[in-house]
Amino acid sequence: MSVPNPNTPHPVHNHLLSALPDKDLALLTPHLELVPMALGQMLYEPGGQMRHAYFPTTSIVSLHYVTESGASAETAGVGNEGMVGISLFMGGDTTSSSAVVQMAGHAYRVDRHVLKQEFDRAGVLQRLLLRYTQALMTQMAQTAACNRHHSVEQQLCRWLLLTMDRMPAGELVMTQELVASMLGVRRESVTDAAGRLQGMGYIRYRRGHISVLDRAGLEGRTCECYSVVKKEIDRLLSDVKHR
Amino acid sequence: MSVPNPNTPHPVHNHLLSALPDKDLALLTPHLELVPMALGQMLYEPGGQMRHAYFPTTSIVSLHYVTESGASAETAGVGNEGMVGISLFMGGDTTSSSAVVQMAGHAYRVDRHVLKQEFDRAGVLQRLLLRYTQALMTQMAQTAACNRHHSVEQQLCRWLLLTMDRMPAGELVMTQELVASMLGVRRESVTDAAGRLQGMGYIRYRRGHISVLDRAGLEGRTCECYSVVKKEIDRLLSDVKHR
DNA sequence: CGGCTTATGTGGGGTGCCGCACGGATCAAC
DNA sequence: GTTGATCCGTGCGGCACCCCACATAAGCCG
Repeated sequence: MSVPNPNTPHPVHNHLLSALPDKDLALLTPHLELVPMALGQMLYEPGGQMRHAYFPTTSIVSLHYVTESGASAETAGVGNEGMVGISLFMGGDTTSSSAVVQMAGHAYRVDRHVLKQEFDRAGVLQRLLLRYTQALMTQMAQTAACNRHHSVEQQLCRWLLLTMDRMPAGELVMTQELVASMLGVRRESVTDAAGRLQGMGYIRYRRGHISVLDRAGLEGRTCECYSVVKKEIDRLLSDVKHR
Repeated sequence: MSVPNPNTPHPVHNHLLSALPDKDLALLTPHLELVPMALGQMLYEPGGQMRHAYFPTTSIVSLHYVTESGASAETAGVGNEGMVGISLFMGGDTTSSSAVVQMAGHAYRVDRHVLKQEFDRAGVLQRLLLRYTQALMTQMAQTAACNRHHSVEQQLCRWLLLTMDRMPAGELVMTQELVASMLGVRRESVTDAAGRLQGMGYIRYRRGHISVLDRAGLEGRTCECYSVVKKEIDRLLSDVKHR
C-alpha cells in the first residue's frame, strides 16, 4: 500500500489499522468513518452506552476517572498507536472511565457491531487489539505506580513525552489547567514544574501552547515510567507487524 | 455439578473455572494442577518467562510494580475471582509487573500452551477471560486514581475490604510492613491508619494478624474506589454465568 | 485601540506523608 | 525463663503538594 500525503487523513495513519494486512483492512474500510475530534469532546461517559470505537489519526484521547468529589486523573492516553473503546470487544460494553478528546484532530470511527464481528473472526485484527489492550494495561499500571512515587515534575515530563510521541507537530495546544486535570494535580503545581523546565530550556510555552525544545532534556528529568510504557507499546505492536 | 467440601480444594472454588459449562471444564480439568502458594513466592518477575497461568482458590496474588529506586506499589490483586497470567492469552507473553503471593493458599496451575489453545477455541473460556481482563483494567485504573487523590487510611480500608472479599476467613496473616509495600507507603503510615481503625473498633490486630470486626465501618471510611471495583467485578463476571 | 476573558505567576499558610531513629512489645525456640 | 528476632509504636524535622486569594499579562473581539 502506498503511503498517502501525511496531511490528508488516511487509515494508514493509525498504527493499528496500518498493521492490518491489505485483505483485512479491505474488509473494515467500508465501515471506517472519518470524524473530526474537537478538544474537550466527551466520547464516553462512565457507565454510558458506547456506540463506536475510535481509531485516532491526528487526535489524542484521554481515558480518565473523575472521583466523587470532582477530582480527576488520567489513567491512560490513546493516540494514533491505539484505539478507544476496548470494552466493546472485551465484552463489558461500558467502563467506569470517561474518554475525552485531549487534542483536536481526526479519528476513524467504527460501529460497535462491526468491530465485534471483525474481532470475532479471530484473525490479525483480534491479535492486534488484544496486544494493544495489554499495552494499555501497562500504561495504567505504570500510571498507578507513578502517581504514588514520582514528583509532579517527573510526571509532567513523562506526559509531555508520551504526548509528543503521538503527534507529528512539536507544539501542543493545551492550557496548564488542562494538563493539571490530566495529571490530577493543581494548576499551580504544573505552573511551577513547567516554569522550571522552561528555565532549563527544555520547553517553551505561551498562553495555551507548549513547545518541546529539547526532548533529551525531558528524558533526563522524567522517571523510568516513560520508557517502560514506550518500550512496551513498541514491543507489543511491532511484533505483530513482522509476522 | 455438586459443590464439594469447601475445605477441600476443587476447581469450583475459583469463580472463573466454576463459571465454565461442564463440557468446557472437562476439557481443562486434566491439565489443572493444584499447587500450594507460599507467602512471598514470586510467580513472575518483570519481563520474565511465564510458564503457567494460575487460578487461585484460597490464595491471593498481588500484581505490583517495583520502581528503579526500589519502591513498590500494587496495581491490582487477584484472588479466587480471577486468574494470574493475562498476558499469556493477550499475546504479550510477559509484563513489566511482577506477581507475588500475598496470602498463602492454593491455586490451579495450567501450562501456558494449554491455556492459549483453549482460549483460541473462542468459547466460553475466552469470553470469561476477556471480561475478567476488563475487570482487572478497572482495578488498575481505579488504583491510579486512588493513589492520586485518596488518603492512606481510605486506601487501607479499600485494600482490606477487597482482600476480605477474596477470602473466606475473617483474619488475614499479614504484617503492616507487607501491607505498606502493597499500598506503596511507609510502614509507619500504615501503623497510624491501622491504629485509628482499631481505635474505632473496626479492626483488631496483633503481630502479623489483622481481623476485620466491622465491615460496614470500613466501608464508611473508605473511598468510592472499593465499590467501583467490586461492582465492576460482579457485573462483568455475573453476566457470563447467566447466559 | 480599549476592554474583557482567560491564562499564568506569586505568595502565605496548612497538612499529609516521608525519612530517620529508637524504645517497647510480642512471639518462638531452646 | 531467657534470648533473640521480628513487629509495632512514637517523636521530630522536612518537604512536596494542597487550598485560597490575588496580581499580572496575553490574546480576542468589537
